[in-house]
Amino acid sequence: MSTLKDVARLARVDISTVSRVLSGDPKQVAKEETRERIIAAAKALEYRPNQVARSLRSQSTSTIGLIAPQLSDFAFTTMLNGIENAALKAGKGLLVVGWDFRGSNSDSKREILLHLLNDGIVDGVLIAFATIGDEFAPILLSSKVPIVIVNRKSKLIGASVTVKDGEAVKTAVEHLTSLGHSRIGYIGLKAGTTTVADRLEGFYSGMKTMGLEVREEWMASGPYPDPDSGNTPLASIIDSSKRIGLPTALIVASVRSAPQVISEMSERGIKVPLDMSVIGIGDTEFAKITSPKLTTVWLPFEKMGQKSVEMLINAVEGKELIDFKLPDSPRIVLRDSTGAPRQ
Amino acid sequence: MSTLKDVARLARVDISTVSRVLSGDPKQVAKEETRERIIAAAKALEYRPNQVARSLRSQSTSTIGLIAPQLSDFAFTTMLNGIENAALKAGKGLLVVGWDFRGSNSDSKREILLHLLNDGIVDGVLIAFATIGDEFAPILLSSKVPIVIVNRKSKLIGASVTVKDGEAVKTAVEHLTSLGHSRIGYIGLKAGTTTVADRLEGFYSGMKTMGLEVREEWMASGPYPDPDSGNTPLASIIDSSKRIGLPTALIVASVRSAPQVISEMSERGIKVPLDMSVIGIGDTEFAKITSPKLTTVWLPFEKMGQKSVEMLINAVEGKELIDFKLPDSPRIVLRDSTGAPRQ
DNA sequence: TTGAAAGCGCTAACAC
DNA sequence: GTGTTAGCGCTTTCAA
Repeated sequence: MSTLKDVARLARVDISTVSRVLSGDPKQVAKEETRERIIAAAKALEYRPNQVARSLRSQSTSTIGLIAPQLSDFAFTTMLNGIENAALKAGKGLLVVGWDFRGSNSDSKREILLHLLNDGIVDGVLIAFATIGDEFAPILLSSKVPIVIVNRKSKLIGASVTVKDGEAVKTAVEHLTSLGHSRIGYIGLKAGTTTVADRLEGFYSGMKTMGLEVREEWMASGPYPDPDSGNTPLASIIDSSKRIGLPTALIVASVRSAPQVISEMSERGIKVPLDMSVIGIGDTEFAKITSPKLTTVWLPFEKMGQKSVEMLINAVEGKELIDFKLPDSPRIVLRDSTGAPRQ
Repeated sequence: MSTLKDVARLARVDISTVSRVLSGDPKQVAKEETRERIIAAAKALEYRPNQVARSLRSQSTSTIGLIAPQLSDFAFTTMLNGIENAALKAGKGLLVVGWDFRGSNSDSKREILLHLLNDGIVDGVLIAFATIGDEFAPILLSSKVPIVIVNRKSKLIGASVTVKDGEAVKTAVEHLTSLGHSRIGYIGLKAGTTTVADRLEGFYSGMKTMGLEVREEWMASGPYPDPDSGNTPLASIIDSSKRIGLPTALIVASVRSAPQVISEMSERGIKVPLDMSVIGIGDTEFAKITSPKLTTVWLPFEKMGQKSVEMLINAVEGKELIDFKLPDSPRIVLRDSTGAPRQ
């Protein structure tokens, strides 16, 4: 590969002049003739600036880091789209780090985090969907680069992008109520994130608004580590509902669990939606491949991805960061897993 | 952040000594006392080597690039696991570039590819599952860094990792035959890759071995751009089979399409597997969330991902590259979408 | 308008 | 053993 030096030699100018012409230089400070000579030389030599040298000199990499659950976790694809698009549009590379790895331990995570945050390889870091334990708090706090958290708030990092999680669950309650349901259950998640809390809170508040009674027996928490492991949230609901009977509808707060809930129901001979309606919070591509197809509450996940990248880039450029909640209202995506309750 | 210089000052030695002690230096050429002073100083200053400076100096980034279809394509998650794991184990970062983007055009792809291959940001590039058109051939050929293609062979790049695609389809044919099927159809893909060709070839050869007749009417090609768009592969098979009747079993060569095929069948009132058995080539996580759950032919996708990373790293270190086919034999993962044909 | 020179932070050949 | 020095490829003052 040719370098600035080669171009300079061929164009018979100093490398600084080449640099000015080829990069910086918004004001085009260079004689037209020189410019042309330099550009011709660069073309002839197929010159391409070395990004690493540039990064070292300018102390910025034009790359952002993304910490995500195992990349292969197919539960958050929509948001990833938004991140990819926004990064591409901004001309930033994406250095992706899988988090909840099979076989990854606390020490290796520590090391990866320190490396990503402090060793100059990225200009900023996005933490998306991955749950990072308190043990890593000091590392996050002493980060050299700015951090934006996606899909939940954090007291540590005053920079986050979230969506109207609570309202989404309320919307689900309303939808089910309008179909005639009053016996509504809830499968949540165990993680201690604001998102999980907001959704649960939305459930209580939605039920209250609709004048419905919340029954502990109809509530359980995921995740579904293994649907074959026996003790699933659905199993626990069935178990504890023996006296009062089953709910006629279930809100599944984690979209990742919803297909598994449906699948487990079909194994148990529970017909969806005839015996029980199921609605997932958050819309994803794979809601279309379950059977019956999953009714969901859409949330602006793609926008959340985009916005998080934009915020991070702003932060890199020195702007103050804030917690931001996207104003987009949740809405029902009607498919086949919800219907009127059986008489 | 502190630099070598800071550490050197604090330890009252030259920066080169610090560098030797903290990095290089397998032989530990340093007085024990000096070592300790340096290490103490580094700890006190929380010194971390700047990766960018290191990269510039050593002309290697310890990062590999990954070109993949839209990251959010949930069809190749297993292999991604293998890639992530292997990269992590080797201490390499993963710079991920989404390829078949909504809204990405030929020019921007060109630019991204040139950047990734030539600007020193990665030591090598993995092209996984993404179909890269011939127009980009010159760019690939003039790459500064080595390239490994995953999941297909390419005349351009003499370095690939593939699996026993043909044999997988043969295995599927055998499985269906053993269940009593003789009317077997095939849904393939249109892409002109060796993988697509190998699978098709495996179908012909498997059918021949079993003494079964291949009927054109029972064959079609995906992909499923949109299951709602009307003209799906399944529709075309149903259409052209009017005279001779439908097959009793369908091999779906693209695992991405299989859930959609099943879903379309249920919409059309075709019961799986009673009316028609369905088997997918390649096993994935979401085979478990379709209903009925999808029977598949397992292929070593995770291993393919690992192997590709290992090969790439070898190439970076100067080893000669080859086309490599993983020796692992395909095997049936029995779930609920295949069964004996209706009498 | 252009060139000279310094330096981003690090490594490694060479000298002492 | 340890320091000196050069330089990876680039950008950006400062001088001319």
